[in-house]
Amino acid sequence: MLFRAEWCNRSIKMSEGQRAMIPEYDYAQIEKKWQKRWEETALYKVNLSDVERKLYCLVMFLYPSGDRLHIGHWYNYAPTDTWARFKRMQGYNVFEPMGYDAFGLPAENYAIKHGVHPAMSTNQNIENIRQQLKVMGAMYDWSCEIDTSKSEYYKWTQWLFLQLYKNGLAYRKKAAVNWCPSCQTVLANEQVVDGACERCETQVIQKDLEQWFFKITDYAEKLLQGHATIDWPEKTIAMQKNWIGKSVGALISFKVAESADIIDVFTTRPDTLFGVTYMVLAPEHPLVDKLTTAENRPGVQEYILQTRKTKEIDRLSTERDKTGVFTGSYCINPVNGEKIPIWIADYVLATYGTGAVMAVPAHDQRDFDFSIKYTLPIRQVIRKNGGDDKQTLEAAYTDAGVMMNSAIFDGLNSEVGKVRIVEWLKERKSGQEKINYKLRDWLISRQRYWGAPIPILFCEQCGEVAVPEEDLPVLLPENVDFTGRGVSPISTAADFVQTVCPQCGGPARREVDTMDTFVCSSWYFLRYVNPALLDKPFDQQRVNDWLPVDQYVGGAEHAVMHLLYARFVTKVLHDLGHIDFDEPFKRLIHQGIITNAGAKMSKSRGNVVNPDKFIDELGSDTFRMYMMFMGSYEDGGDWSDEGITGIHRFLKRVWRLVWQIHLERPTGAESDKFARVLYQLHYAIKHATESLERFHFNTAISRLMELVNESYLYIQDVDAASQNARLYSEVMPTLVQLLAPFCPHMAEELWAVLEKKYSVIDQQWPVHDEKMVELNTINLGVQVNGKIRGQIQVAADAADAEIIKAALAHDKVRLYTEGKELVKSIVVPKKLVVFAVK
RNA sequence: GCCGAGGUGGUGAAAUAGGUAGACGCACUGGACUCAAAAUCCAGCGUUCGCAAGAACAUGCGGGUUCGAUUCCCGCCCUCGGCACCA
Repeated sequence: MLFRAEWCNRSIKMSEGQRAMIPEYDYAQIEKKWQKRWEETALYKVNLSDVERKLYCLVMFLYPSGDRLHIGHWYNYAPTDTWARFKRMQGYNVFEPMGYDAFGLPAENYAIKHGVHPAMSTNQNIENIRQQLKVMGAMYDWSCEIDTSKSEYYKWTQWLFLQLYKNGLAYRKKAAVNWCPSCQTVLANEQVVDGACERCETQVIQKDLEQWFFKITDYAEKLLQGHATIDWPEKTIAMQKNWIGKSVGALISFKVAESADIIDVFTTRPDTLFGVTYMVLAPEHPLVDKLTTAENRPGVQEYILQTRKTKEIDRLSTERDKTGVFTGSYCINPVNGEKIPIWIADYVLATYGTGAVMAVPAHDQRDFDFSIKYTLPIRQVIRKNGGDDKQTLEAAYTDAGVMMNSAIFDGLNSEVGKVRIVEWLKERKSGQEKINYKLRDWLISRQRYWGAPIPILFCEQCGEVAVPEEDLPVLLPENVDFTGRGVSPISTAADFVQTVCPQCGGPARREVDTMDTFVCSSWYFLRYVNPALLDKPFDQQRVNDWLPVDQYVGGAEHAVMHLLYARFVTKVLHDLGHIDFDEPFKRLIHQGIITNAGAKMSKSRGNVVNPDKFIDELGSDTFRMYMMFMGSYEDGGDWSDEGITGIHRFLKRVWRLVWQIHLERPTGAESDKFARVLYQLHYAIKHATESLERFHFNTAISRLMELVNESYLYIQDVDAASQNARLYSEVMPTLVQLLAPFCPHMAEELWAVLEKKYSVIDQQWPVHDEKMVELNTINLGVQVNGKIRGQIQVAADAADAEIIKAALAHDKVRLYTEGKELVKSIVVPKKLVVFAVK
């Protein structure tokens, strides 16, 4: 403590002349200079044929809806680039590409409004964005850039469509689909959020349309199983699981009374079959019309009309009262021959299971509510283990238990009963096991212009015909009318629509819808490793060498869209023999969201933080580093104008430190105080490395700050003549290397200041010496009955008995232990000594 | 309602996950340098009581396990994401 007080009176020991020689930290000039040099020397060009120690680090590519990078882009890209740089310094051949998901609505809407062709505005945006990305200083290999709106790319998106089509995984059907009245197009289920369009928040309506689907449901099970093989955030996997919505149960057939018709129902509770007291069909169920008796017809028709209306207005509210109406018909419970009424109700979904449900009011809350409302019978068939069977139910009992009122199955555990009843039904051909999924097929048609045309045509003779692969790409016509009126704009390009059938040579017309842009992004990671390939979408060998992606980083909002689609497409290509792997992204991390004043940034709120301003005023090194320092990467955080000055200050502090030591080079051999610097150096290497590995950038930076702080104390405490020479030869170069992933421009400059060979990124990442982070003497806290009462200093290798003895000798500890019975004494290695007394 | 994540100083946040809570920043306070300011360097800084030594209280709230809990268990309260009548 004494010598600290001395320091207060000392400023940095330098002559005025030397001080004047430390140049200003001119970030603008430095950043520009090194960006130019990196480009000239092709420093970030990756040799893709070298696959030994390959590492594919990928960020979700860019959607160029505007011409500037926003803070979310920076937060995704800059820290990931830091991680990639770190890995490169660790000796990996890191491939870090960037590209553009360039098709999509904003460009088209812009065209409708301003009359600028989407290709023009998109190219312009990409042009600007590319410059900005270069300012960020990321080590993208620009020779591998891709643009999904270029025919060289979408030719292969169309190829992908054809592979799915040929294998029965792409099909067309008429269905009630989600329609966004504002975007004037259909949407996939995944793109509907709370009943509204994911993009523009307009309420989505249902429309019956003939549309293209990808059969993702065929892959439901594989998509679930693959989760076990990937290192992804738990919550993302949970979201996908939930979205796929697997449930195991049975399909049970009920004969319609006095008819040959059969109603199949899906249930997860075959054990409650004896408790069925009525049957419910969705209003859209195909048998509804047939089952409705003459006297019930007016009521049923009225009900169907009404549900259609409510569904569009208010289908969101789950707390809505359940409604329904009796059809007049009955069906027979296969297990006991009981005749039960058939109702229709809109709490039954037409699109899930069979669109019909066996109602067990005693053991399903929805059926319970419904039966109370319409005074339908409630029959308990499961009771709680050890429970009394004469209770009246006040709510449905939905747990497992013991079967009752179930004839020969009485007394069975309901879990066993599930299996037995299905066996019983199977023998009589009225039921079987069944697994259902909530997942629906992926609707990929879009009635918009700016997308990849679907490579299908309709021939008067042959019907639906796939465009032969050798005729790809089906080029997007350039001259179209952007009506924005719900018809596919390319239908206005007559010479596009009218074509010739490749099979019979007769007249045919082309499909005028384009593909969902999520199709473009479902395979782009395969294209990056061979972006210029002309005759194939990808080179099989190259792709198998480089994929799966080792580290993928992007927003959590894509959990059930892009991330599910990409997995699906990968699995399909795997099954078709195009690739060896069946998961695209081995390890995934989601960056958090940067808010401003506690709210999500948005133009409408007017709280958008503009990165450009900070890059002008403080430099991109400061900006990117602050993004990493502000909080934990996966949590994101709230923007602060004040916080960023702390990082800028730190960078200037590093700048002056390195320069000063460079100018007044230590040549001495002082070792006592230098030991602390060395300790801090190795401590920083160790912990920064561990933190970086896990994307914990904030704590990694903290360790570097500690090292800088310790170095400052040293050069002030020890006069220049005796300062240890290793400060210059070892500590400063290592510090610069540790900084290189975070602030690549400044590190490159300081590396040059230290007269080291270009480039710092090609240096081996420092490795700590474990001996250096072990202290000879350590401080232990001494706890008596859970409270810290003192500190002792002991040799690091002291025996427990010795430590306890020293601890008991401590004045304060004696105060609390003397005269009392010592019940327990524990030594927690390198941490503390614990006493329990009575 | 269900599934996830979280609640820590004035403030952004740490804590290798049972072991000395608050590392590292920001803000603030004091000192050095300066004619002065800025910049820079050094130091202090959870709350309450105390001149101090120290003591008590502190990780959303209430219980529990333990010598010891931000960390584990039980019950609540908030905040943020996701799902939403899925039989």
